[in-house]
Amino acid sequence: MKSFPQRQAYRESISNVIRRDLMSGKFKCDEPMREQKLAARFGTSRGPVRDALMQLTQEGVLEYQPNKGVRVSSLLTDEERDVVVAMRLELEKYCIQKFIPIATKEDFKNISVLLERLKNACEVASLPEVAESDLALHRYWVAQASPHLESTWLGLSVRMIMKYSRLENYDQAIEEHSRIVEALLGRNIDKAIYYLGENIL
Amino acid sequence: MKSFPQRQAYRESISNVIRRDLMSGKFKCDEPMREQKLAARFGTSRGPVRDALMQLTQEGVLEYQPNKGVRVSSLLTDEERDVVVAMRLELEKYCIQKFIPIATKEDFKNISVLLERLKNACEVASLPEVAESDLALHRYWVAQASPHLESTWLGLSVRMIMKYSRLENYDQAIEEHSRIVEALLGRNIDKAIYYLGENIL
DNA sequence: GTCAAACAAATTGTTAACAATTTAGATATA
DNA sequence: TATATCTAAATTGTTAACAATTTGTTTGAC
Repeated sequence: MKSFPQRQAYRESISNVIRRDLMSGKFKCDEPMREQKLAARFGTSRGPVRDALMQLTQEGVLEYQPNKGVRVSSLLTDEERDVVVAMRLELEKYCIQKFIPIATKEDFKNISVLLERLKNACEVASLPEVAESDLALHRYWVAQASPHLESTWLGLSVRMIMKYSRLENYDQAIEEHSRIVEALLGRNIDKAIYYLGENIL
Repeated sequence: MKSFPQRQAYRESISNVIRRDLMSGKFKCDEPMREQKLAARFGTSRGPVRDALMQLTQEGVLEYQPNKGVRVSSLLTDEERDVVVAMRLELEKYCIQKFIPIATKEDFKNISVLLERLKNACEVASLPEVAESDLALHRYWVAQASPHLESTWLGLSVRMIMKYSRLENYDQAIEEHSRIVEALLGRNIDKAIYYLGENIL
């Protein structure tokens, strides 16, 4: 939740917007991302756009070819997705277990807010919003527990969601996350990890 | 092992050099990376340098702060390293298992060459060379089995090596990798995975 | 009509200049 | 001396122009 100066550091906000578009399937697979058009869309020059595209390339959601630019990365195979899921789960379990003992009242408040945001998005049934608030919730404890591994986690999570989003079953999403957060607020590590395992697959 | 046009696409080669420097401990922890100096060193303008720095930031070996540039990322905690090791192992096991059935004679030849390179580096006892050829060897089967996950793998591996490099025991490194490659050439998946598990920790 | 070569347009790669921000140092004041 | 404020230097952020590459189209020979 960092805030940036108004007229600078576009790269973060640009990559966030593009990432959301990608997660909600706004771009077709293998579709080339043109720097000029994106620059016009975001009202900047090509520089910051290139930064954002490179960042997303490193996350794995875009593919780069020298002198040909970047295009939407082809989706993971089912097997690859399984591996990614396992890695993300490994990482996020560690974060949960690390986070619960050190979590403050403030943290619990923030998490409750994020859960509310997710619920609202589910009720409106807006896929981009659901995907984003889902990630934001998980991201919170990852960032708190291990800022070093936050970007690693993000890359895995986004690609996992892009493959096939289980997010379409909104009621289930609310259920699952409510259970996780409940266990979290009760500082019950085992329970939280258990429900996390049910949610991430 | 892609080759790039002579006067373009500096970003890859620059980030490769900086990554090697980082792995061999050439920069102190928290030391700021100045764009100007790097540009001078590589004989380019700041643009490609910024690209390389951002790429390494996304890999997790550098840390970025808006308007303050990037600095060498503080090392992982022991616990975090354990998680990274587990994730890398999960990923690389999958790649080995996927790679062995589809490997060609050509692949075997390339792997043998890479193993030789590693052996030579070990004999010369040059840490940067050892680290690089170690990574190059592993990277080969990762790239062949799952190019989609190559950059994910690279980020994990580099950070794992940076934390504390077991590479100082050169004889052991030769032993371990010889066993892995031997199992690989014999298309023995179980054996290869077993020795891999002994190597990656 | 088909294929190949030459040309033109679109796109990416790089650079240098400028703007904004941060950092360090000098100066003044209590 | 210690502290605060102002100034200058260093550094990062952004932009537009130019270079190099790729891509699409036209032209011409057969």
